[in-house]
Amino acid sequence: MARDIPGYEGKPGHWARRFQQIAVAVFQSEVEAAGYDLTPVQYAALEAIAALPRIDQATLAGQIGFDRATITGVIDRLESKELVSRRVSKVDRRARELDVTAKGAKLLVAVRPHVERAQAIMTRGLTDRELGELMRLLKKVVEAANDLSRAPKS
Amino acid sequence: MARDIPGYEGKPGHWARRFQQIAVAVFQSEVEAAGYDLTPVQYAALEAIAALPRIDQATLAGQIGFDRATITGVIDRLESKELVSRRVSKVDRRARELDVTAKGAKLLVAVRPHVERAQAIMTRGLTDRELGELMRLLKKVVEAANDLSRAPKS
DNA sequence: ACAACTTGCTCAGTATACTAATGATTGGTA
DNA sequence: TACCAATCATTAGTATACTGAGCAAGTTGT
Repeated sequence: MARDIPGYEGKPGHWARRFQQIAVAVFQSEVEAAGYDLTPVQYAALEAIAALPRIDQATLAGQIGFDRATITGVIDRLESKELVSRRVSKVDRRARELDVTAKGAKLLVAVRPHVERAQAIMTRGLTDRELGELMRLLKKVVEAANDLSRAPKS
Repeated sequence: MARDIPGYEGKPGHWARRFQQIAVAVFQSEVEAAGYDLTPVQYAALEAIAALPRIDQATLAGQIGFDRATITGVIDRLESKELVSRRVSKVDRRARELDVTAKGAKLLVAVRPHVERAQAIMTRGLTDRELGELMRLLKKVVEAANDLSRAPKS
C-alpha cells in the first residue's frame, strides 16, 4: 500500500472524483452486459423526461443538474437512438418539448433492474446504515453548495 | 421545490456526479480568482509528481486514479505551461520520467492555500464531524470498488 | 410600438475520461 | 538467441462538462 501523498489525498474533491469514476464505470458495465446502450447521464435524462412529459431542455437541466450546453448533445444522442422526441413548443417557440418515445419507455422498464444492480455493486463496501449516511451527507453537501455550480438544481 | 422524480434521485451515482460537479466548479473559481490557471486534475498530478520525482506516467496514473490514456493529455498541458518536464527514462526507454520544474514547484506553494479554501467552501454545509464521516465513507466505498474502475489505484 | 432585457437553445473551443488499436521496448523463455 | 507476451505511451473516436458567444424569440417598461 503506497503511503499517503500530501496535497490531494485527504481532500474531499479527490474522493468525489474517484467515486464518480467508479459509479460511471459500474453503470456502464452492468447496462452493457445486459445488452443495452445507455450512459448514466442519458438514463437520468430519460427518467426525468418520462416523469415530466413535454418538459423543455432548460427545465430538464435544472431538474437533474446538467449544464444547458451539455443537454443539447445528450438529447441529440437520445433522439438519434429514437428514445426521445424533440419538438418546437407551441407555447414558446424558443423551447423544445421533450417526450419519451414508445421505444424509450420500453427501454426504461427493461433497464431499471440493471441500474438498481449497478447502484448495489458500486456501494458494496458499505452496510445499509453507512449507505444511508453517505446519501444523507452527499445530499446535504450538494444542497448547501448548489448555487456554486453552473448547473444549479432549481 | 420540485417533487422527487423517481428513477435517478435517491441513487448514489446521481449524488456522486453532482458533488463532483460542484467540487470542480469551486476549485476552478477559487484558483482562477487567485490568478492561477490550473485544473483540479492538473493540481493532483503536480502534487503527485512533486512527492515522487522521476515517476513514470503509468505509476502516476495508479497513484491518483487516472486512466493512462488521460494522463497523456494532462501531462501535455502541464508541460506546455512549463510546470512539468517529461524525459525518456534511461532505465526503460518506453517510460517517460516526470519532474516538477522550478516554476511548477513555485506554483504549487502559491496555490495550496487556495486549494484548501476551495475544499472548505465546497463542504461548507457540513459540520467537522459530518465532513469526517463523509470522507471516511467515500474512502471506504472507493476502496471496496477500486477494482471495478479502469483506473484502479495501485 | 419600440428598445432593452431576458430566456431557450446551439455552437466553438477546451479539458477530463473511457475504449480500442498501434508502436516501441522490455523481459522471460523455449 | 530468437521469439512472444507483457508493458509504456500515444492516438483516434466518443461522451460528458464547462466557458463564452451568438441567434431567435419572448417579456417588460415607457
